[in-house]
Order: sequence, then C-alpha cells, then structure tokens
Amino acid sequence: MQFSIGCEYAIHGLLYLAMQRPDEVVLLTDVAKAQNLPVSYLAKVFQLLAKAGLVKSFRGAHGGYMLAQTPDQITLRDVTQAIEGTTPLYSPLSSRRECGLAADCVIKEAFTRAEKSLFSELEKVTLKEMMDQAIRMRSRMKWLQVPVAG
Amino acid sequence: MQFSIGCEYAIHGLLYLAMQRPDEVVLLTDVAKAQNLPVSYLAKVFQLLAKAGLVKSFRGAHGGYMLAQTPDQITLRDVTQAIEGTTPLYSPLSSRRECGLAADCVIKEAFTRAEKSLFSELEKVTLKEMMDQAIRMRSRMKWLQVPVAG
DNA sequence: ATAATTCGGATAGTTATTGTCCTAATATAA
DNA sequence: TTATATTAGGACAATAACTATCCGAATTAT
Repeated sequence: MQFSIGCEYAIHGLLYLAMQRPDEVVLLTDVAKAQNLPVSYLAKVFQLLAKAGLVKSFRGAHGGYMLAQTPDQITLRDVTQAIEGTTPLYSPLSSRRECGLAADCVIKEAFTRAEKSLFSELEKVTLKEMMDQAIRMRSRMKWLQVPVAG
Repeated sequence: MQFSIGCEYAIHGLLYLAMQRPDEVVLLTDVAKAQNLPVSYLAKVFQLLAKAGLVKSFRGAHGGYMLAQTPDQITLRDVTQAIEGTTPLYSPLSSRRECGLAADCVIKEAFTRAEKSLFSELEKVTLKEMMDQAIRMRSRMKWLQVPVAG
C-alpha cells in the first residue's frame, strides 16, 4: 500500500512550476530535464494534473504548462487524488469480491474513517509550504538549484 | 492505493476465529469454507498472521489456528500491518528512485504525518468491536451464520 | 507407522503500474 | 497557407506486484 511513483513525479513537477515566475509557461521537456524524470511518463502525469485543474496546458508553439491555482491553494491531497483517483482504501463491494456484509459493512466504515483522516492530513500541506521549506534547505538540494525569478 | 484483498481475507478469517469458543482450534479449510475464501491463498495470509503474533498455529493432526490475543487486543492496524508490511506510504528514498532531497525531504515528512494519522485511526478499531457490531446486524449477514459457543 | 495439518519454497496467472511511441489536434509564426 | 512546436490521447510493451496453486518437508496426534 503505497502512493505510486506518479505522485512523486507530480509533486516534483508541480514544485518546479511553483518555483517559476507566476504565469511563466514551461515546457514539459524542461520540467522532465530539471527533475530528471522520464518525459513520456511525465506527460501522462501532467495530463492528469490538467484534467484535475491543477495545471493549465497550452498547445502549440510556445505552449507548455503553468499552475492553474496559486501554490497555497494546491494541497498534497489534490495532487494524490489527481494521480491516484478516488478509489477507497478498502473496497470489498467493488468488482473484487462480493461482500456478505452488504453496504453497512462495519469493516468498510472503519476504513472510511481512516481514509478521511489520511486525506485530512494531506489537505493541510500546500505546495507553497513545501516550496518554502524546500527553499530554506536549498543548499542541500541539487535538483532545486534552478533559476527562480523574483 | 488500496489495501490488498489479503487484508480482507485476514479480517474475515480473524473475525471467524473470534466467533469461536476461546481456545477452540479451527482448521484452515473450515475458515476458508465458512468465509468462501480460496484456501491456498488464505494459507499464506494465515502464515503472515502467525508470524505477526495475531494467531497461534498448531501443526499435525488436530492442528489448526486460534487467536493469539483476545479480540479486544487485535486492532485493524495490526492486521493490515501483518499483511501489507511496514512500507511507508511514500518512499522516494527506497529502491524506486534516488530522491535529490535526501533524508529530510519535506514531502516525505508530510506523508509520514498523514500515514501516522491513518494508522492511528485503524488502531482504534478492534476485532471485538467489529465482531460485536457484526453480531448485532447478524440477520443481514449470511456468512456469519455460524455456530457461536457461549 | 499412519494420517492430519501447517510451513515454506517454487511457480504460474492475473492485474496494475510504469514507460514508450505514434498520430491527431492545436497554436504560433513566417 | 505552410511549416513548426507543442500538448492530447490512444495503443501498446515492459515491468512489477498481487493473487492463487501446488508440492514436499516438518510436525503432531493416534
């Protein structure tokens, strides 16, 4: 039970966007190069982020991506949900197997509470906070040594 | 990001054990039959539960399984951890990919908090509570209509 | 001894994740 | 209008993880 590596790519990519000038449009290849991510898979990740409304995409020449919201509006929950979708942590009623307990299954209720608690923590963390913390420890972070406009 | 079906098998199996007379040793095949689970996979699940100290196993004739702790001592967290192990929800430092942020990675810290919150909720739910609730709604539950000794 | 059972390893089947590639759609610029 | 740059989306391949099965070894009761 782990968040997929796509989530990591997404967070790193979004952090990169957040470090740019606001309204600066960045090429996918630049994001991938700066963060050392496989560009073809990152493309899929960014499509999900765009669908979820976290980034704006621009096609054609001079196209690319920028944040669709300010960094303090984007939470870790938004990101994980954009990438992983909304499947519950525990879903005995899904296609996987018929649950004899029907809808009011006590087990499911317990997991639902746990899941809410998890998401509520992820909701507390914004891209801005992560970026600020990252800048503070920048000297230790090779991958964030990119030009940041002021 | 979902708990594996092995967790579901484990919970159902443990609930079945919890419904027996205390100290009653039950055959794996009986558990599987009663809960309609694939016995060969359930065997693996129960091996994990035994290693985690949630059930006691007895080999040989008249062997089988019983709970190693009272139902109010076994939490949902114990079960999921026994089956899924202790891999963190987010592990950029693992084998998957070198994380440029090193150990103090801010992202990882955020996920660690979230994970703790998740586990803390799962810890609140015991086998006994689930069993009691299940008994209350027993009429709706085909699979729990098994003899319970008093 | 024999029968009953779990243990552990090997392995196969299935599904999910990760990654690549190609074409279509779109936008800019000459 | 044409050429070029770029994302969108579908198809597909590779890899990894999960699920399931089987078999022989170890263990225990009779």
